[in-house]
Amino acid sequence: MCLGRTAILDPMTTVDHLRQVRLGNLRTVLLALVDKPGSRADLAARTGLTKATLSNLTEPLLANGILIEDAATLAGMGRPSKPLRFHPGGPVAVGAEINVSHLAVETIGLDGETICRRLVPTDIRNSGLNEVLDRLATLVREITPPRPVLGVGLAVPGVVHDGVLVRAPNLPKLVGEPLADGLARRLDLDVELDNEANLAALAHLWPRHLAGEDFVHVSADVGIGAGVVLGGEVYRGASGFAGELGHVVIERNGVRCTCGSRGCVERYAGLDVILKEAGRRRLDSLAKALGAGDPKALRAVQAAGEALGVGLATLMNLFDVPTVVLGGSYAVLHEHLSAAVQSEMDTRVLAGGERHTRLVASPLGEFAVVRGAAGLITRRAVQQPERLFA
Amino acid sequence: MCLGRTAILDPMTTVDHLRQVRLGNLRTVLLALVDKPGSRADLAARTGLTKATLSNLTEPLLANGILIEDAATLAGMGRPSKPLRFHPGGPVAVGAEINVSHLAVETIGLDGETICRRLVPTDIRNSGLNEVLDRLATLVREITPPRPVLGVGLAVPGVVHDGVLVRAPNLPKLVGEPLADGLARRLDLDVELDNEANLAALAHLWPRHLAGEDFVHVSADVGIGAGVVLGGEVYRGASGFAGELGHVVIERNGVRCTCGSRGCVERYAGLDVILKEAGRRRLDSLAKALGAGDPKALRAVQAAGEALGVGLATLMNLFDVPTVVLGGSYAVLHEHLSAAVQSEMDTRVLAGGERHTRLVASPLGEFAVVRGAAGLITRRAVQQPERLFA
DNA sequence: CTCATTCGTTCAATGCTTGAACTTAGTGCG
DNA sequence: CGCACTAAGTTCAAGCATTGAACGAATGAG
Repeated sequence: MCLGRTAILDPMTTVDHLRQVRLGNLRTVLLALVDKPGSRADLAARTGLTKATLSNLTEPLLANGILIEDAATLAGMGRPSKPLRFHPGGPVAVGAEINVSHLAVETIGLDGETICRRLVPTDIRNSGLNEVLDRLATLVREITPPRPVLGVGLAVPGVVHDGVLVRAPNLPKLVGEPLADGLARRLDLDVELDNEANLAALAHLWPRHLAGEDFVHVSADVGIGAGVVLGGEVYRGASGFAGELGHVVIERNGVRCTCGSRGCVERYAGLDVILKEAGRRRLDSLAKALGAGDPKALRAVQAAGEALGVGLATLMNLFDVPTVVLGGSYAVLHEHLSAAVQSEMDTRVLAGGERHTRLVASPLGEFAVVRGAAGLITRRAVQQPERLFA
Repeated sequence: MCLGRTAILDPMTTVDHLRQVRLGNLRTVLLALVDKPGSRADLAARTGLTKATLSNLTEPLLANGILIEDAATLAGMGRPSKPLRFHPGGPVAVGAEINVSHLAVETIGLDGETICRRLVPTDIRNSGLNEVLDRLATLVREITPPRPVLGVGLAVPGVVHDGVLVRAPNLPKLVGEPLADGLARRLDLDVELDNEANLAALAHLWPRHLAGEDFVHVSADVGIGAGVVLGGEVYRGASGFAGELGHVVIERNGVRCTCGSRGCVERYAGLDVILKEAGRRRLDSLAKALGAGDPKALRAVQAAGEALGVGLATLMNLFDVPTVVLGGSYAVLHEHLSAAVQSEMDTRVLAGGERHTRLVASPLGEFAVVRGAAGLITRRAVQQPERLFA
């Protein structure tokens, strides 16, 4: 048992600190602009900075083609204001996703608007590393506009730590492989690897915050993944294993799981389990059956909802976040799933004070993950504005 | 579903920021001093600040009686250094604990050294608010030395949110009562209320960090509480309900729990359950039986360890912290408990990369909670050094 | 044309750390 | 005893991003 020393914060010189002040204010201004465009005077009012500072801060952003000054707007009395917004020819970010059954890509601008997107259904389980990366690189090239590129966010269905895929039950071939480096070399761009559940959660947080505060985003493909957002940041844990809701135990002597444990939520509420119980092969077929009132399908979804609710209740009793967002396949099924989930949560989540737990469905659809992947890049650019001047 | 706006950071004036720089450096210096005493030159080397800044920063701390300059030490060549350390007559912090079966108090200095402590076994379940607070206030007065008092940390066995006890299954009479205010008025001191599990965890983090990084501290009395430490801070969640390990479900159709759920860890690994299964009434009797190899006691502890291990595995799969600290009664039992806990964790915690999970026993004993309560106050004083000049 | 109004720019003042130069207070050696 | 050497602690001008007030610019109302 090591008696470690209390961590000592790095001190900084005053000059460094003043630079940090500037970068922090730059971030504040960019955040305000992500929210919506505005003139210098408007931004000054919204950020609490002075007009003088705003002129000063926006000058290099305009000079470097990050922002653009619109024509003066004639609105009432006084000198007309010239709104600033992100330059339509300014930098973009790329999101890419490698998944079991598809590849997807999307480009977005700093304002978060989608520029171009593609989703290609493919079973890549038999493809090798190079084939996958080649195809993905081609897709990225196809959708990348002739504008500066800030970088690529790459989503994979598995646990990522220190830029390496360390666990991926459904894509075992890719574990430990140089995914980010491989794509980076092909595209000559910075590539950041992350888990798809984390990125789907991020998509609900940036550039617009869906929930307003902490939340968990839950989605299901073969496995179940939860992205936990705490204090405006995706919580990843010490080794990237945080939020593995799929392996929360709900019956300690229950069904064996591939992970070695028993009674994992995944074995009761995973998409494959739901489909099998419902006697369907694909999600859209299941959705149709549910719409038609098929009892077998309804029973399967209800059973999954109950199991998921138990797991989520446990998660809520540990993380105490106020909101759960159902995403991915769960969002598609939420109409027939929510009641069971909510019911289990209501009986099992500890209550007290004015605590409330909301359950909502994601509005983002199948592009949530790639949007989050691209958002990872634009978000970093805004949070570290020095990157914009590289 | 509200589409909230992205949070905008408060900007600050440069002057404000320069003040923050000073306070931040003051914090850095105080943290270094909590680690161990040292001369200005030594502190400069350890903090990375210059000797000039150190002279400047320590001057008011010396003038205000926070620090004291020892006699020069003659160590080798050059001008002898004069070590600085916390003034032995300087400010103190008080920790107090209201629990089902005892009241406890402790005073510590800014260096974290215990000045005085008391633990009084009492069943307070039948006592009213005023009686409890009166007795506690008397105890605090008895152990408070004639030195400036920074404040009081008050620990209670229940969920605390916004300074109010919002849930306490074992002390229902005190829920919603003005505990902090009541004690504050009696002592004419600031009182900060918090959950005992959080404070026990804090005691392992401050002033000396037991684990060196993120960890969970688990303890059991009637209920089971976990204090989760993330990034050097106790994680409390949106409503103070974070870390309710006792109500993690391990058998969804298991034993009914007082919380309304079924199969909560608490129903299998709570201290009351262990004692009952072992046929004992008190912890020390159980410990003795275990030492003597009593099979019934051993079985009871092993069963509890298995249940706890399942719950902890779930926690680890959600929080991904590298270390679990067994505290309170579990620390007493750990010799006979750890194997079962570790075994369940080994099979159920997702592994990958170089992930490691450590299970250690707390060395702090029965004063962990009050030490944490007092530490809450000294920690705040160090983190917000402006409080020291009030 | 003049006044009112709002937008955007210019500029001196502010305050904390730095690093170099300096003072202080010891040791070691002839 | 005195002089060189070493390290601790102190003094002081320089540096930088924001501020707020004053100023210039651009329009509508009368």
